[in-house]
Amino acid sequence: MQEHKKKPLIVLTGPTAVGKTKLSLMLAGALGGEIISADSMQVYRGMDIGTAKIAAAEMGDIPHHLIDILSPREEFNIVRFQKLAKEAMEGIYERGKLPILVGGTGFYIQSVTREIDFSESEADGSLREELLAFAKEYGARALHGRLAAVDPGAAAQIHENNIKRTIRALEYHAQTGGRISEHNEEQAGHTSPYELYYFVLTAPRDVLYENIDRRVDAMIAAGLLDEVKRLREEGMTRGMVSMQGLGYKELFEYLDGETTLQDAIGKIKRDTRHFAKRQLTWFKREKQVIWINKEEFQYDEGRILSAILGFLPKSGEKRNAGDT
RNA sequence: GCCCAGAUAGCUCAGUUGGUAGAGCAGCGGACUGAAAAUCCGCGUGUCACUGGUUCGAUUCCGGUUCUGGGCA
Repeated sequence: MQEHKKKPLIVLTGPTAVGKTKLSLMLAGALGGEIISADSMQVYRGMDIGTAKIAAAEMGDIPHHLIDILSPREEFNIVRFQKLAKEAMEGIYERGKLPILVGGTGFYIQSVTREIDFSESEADGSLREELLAFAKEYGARALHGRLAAVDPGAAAQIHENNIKRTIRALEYHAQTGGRISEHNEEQAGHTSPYELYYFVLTAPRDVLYENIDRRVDAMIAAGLLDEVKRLREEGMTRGMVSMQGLGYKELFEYLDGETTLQDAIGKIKRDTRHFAKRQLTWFKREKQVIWINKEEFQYDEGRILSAILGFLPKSGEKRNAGDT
């Protein structure tokens, strides 16, 4: 059966500050795996404190992929991620190792686990700018009206205030002549080409929020402000994708004199809480995930690791066809 | 001690010419298929400080009490 051809892929994700990094090291160590970061911000060099990036020294002998691969000037996106992640996985399989996808960007994870097809066309910056300018001049509703004319399905699904998604749908139509709503419907049917073990690490909301507050304070104490100052002096600007990261955009506001430092720190905490909530919403919707609530294991990393290993087939043992 | 102002949602406040109340933020829920740490949508959860009085009816008007600001001693 086709089942036997599926290659194993482990995903370890969860909301920010839940403790993915630490557990990923233990898991990779136990399985002889290699880690692929599924994180939209840790790809950037020089953004270490604010992204809670693992230090090279902490990696030990576990290979990590897709960390520190880009300048913050560059634009990272899901298509680049998918391509690089697939390449990394091929290398890992060739080495006879197990790939472990670790990170909090649910959309990126989905691009791999469901093999979403993004290959139609190239992104076109000038068209996006043009459409954005149109929205600014005539309003979001007018832009949305243009979408309704070419792709009523997409227009019905995308709220008129959501300019980014309206622009993407228009861009898709302009470049392919097709409708993104139809394309999405097609992609939605995809199932995982991998023998997938998708773990979502979580904890009660109040614990998560306390972790976030503590971690933001720790980041500030560790010199996050200096990190952002340095990036700013090196020419990074607020418009860059990288500088829209949590902790960066808020401190830019402070450095530009728009808020006090105290307010900026408060905003980082708040925005990070909101982010954690959005992540949880995403994972709740994903099928086939295995939730690991740390509270049920008394926050004992060893017990959590054992539980995760318990979901995996013992090495050498074949999985039963039809298990999925 | 006296005078003035205030006390309404977790917070900051608005409001009710007397018919038990609403904004922002927080919080909660959701969407998401080339910006995703982005972007967007939805939801009000309340002894209207306490206590008497007037009234068909008081969070609203009147008296008292308590507390919190500010001022004068």
